[in-house]
Amino acid sequence: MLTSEKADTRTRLLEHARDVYLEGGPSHFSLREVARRTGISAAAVYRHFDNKEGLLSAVCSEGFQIFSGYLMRALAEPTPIDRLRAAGDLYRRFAVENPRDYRVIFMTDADDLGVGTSLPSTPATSPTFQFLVDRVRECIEVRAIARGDAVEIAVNIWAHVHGLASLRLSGHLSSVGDDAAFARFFRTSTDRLLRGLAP
Amino acid sequence: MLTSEKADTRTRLLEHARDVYLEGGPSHFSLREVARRTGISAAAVYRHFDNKEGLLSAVCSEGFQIFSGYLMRALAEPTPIDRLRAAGDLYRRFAVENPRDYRVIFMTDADDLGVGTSLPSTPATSPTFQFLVDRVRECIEVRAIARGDAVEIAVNIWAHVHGLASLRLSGHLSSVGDDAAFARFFRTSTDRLLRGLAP
DNA sequence: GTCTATAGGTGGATAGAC
DNA sequence: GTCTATCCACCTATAGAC
Repeated sequence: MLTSEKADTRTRLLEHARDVYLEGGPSHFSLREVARRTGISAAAVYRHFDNKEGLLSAVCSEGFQIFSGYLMRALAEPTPIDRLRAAGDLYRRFAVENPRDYRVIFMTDADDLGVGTSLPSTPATSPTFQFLVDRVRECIEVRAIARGDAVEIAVNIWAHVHGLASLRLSGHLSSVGDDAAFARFFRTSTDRLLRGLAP
Repeated sequence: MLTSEKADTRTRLLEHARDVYLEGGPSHFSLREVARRTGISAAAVYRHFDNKEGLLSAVCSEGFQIFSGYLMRALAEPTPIDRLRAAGDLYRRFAVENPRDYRVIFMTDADDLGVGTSLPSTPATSPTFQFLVDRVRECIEVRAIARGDAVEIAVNIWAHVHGLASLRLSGHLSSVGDDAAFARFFRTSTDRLLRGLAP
């Protein structure tokens, strides 16, 4: 019910806009290109969105939804520490499998993302980040990791996995090897951090 | 001897180009703006550089020099683990005190940085990264951290501090507080990782 | 809702005079 | 070396006809 089968112009506009955005990033995003692909004139876009920013912010929300979808799958695991580990792994998978979405969400200025728009604010205050905090909290409760400020530890973990993911996407970790090798390295790396977080 | 006192046009061009680049990033970098600030016509720029890319790549090398300057100061510390810790702290300081340089070096696509230019390739293969590897290696030698592949551990540490720095610069860690608070958080965070790396 | 036409702006790069 | 003049491409946004 979220999207109807027969796509109206607004929906198609949104789809192509997402393509354009994810292909070239914020700087190469243009109304004209979106209009071209959608098959309407650039002027017609203004019947559906206020301006460039309006269309842009609508696009950004989408990647965030996809990201949430990845993380939530961690709940399938049986124990708190398994769920935390799975969340880390799914974070990596989202980054590798949706590199452009990842860039949009995490590698763009928080300011550029949504200035007064309807965006889910910054990741740090989103329900998705709260999800990570919850995973940390339950790990603390069962003594899987040392007592401490769950939010601070969550930020700590987030920064670590983001560092790995963003360096990878920037091409700075090409020396690690292919995606499978990166997956192994990612696991080793996060395990080292978890070791530091252990009681 | 590296730069003469009386700046020739090429040098002034380079200085203003650096300003423009660091203010707006790669996407807002324009020859015309650089020429405007330097006080010459846009066309004249082509007497000094082949094209936009030529000027751009010349600019990028500079920030890297500054970065190296920061890290090297870690050598003043007495022990390997102190030097490693200091390197981490100086990494943070470089990022906070030269945010735009940091973005250029570490938050830009490796491809966009220098395609066939005279750039020091990617950070991962640079002498500066080798510096970190050396710090790790000497820590392993004195058993300050557990035995292991020094390069892999160095990448691990790099990703961690980069994650913290880049999230900070993107505005995603504003909840942490001011720069002093971030410095404390940074230290706590890296100490946790070092704990995980301990023998 | 969509179009064409248009206004007014950015930019990169070149030609040719001086 | 530097200039002006120019060309061409791209863009956002609006006005008004249909």
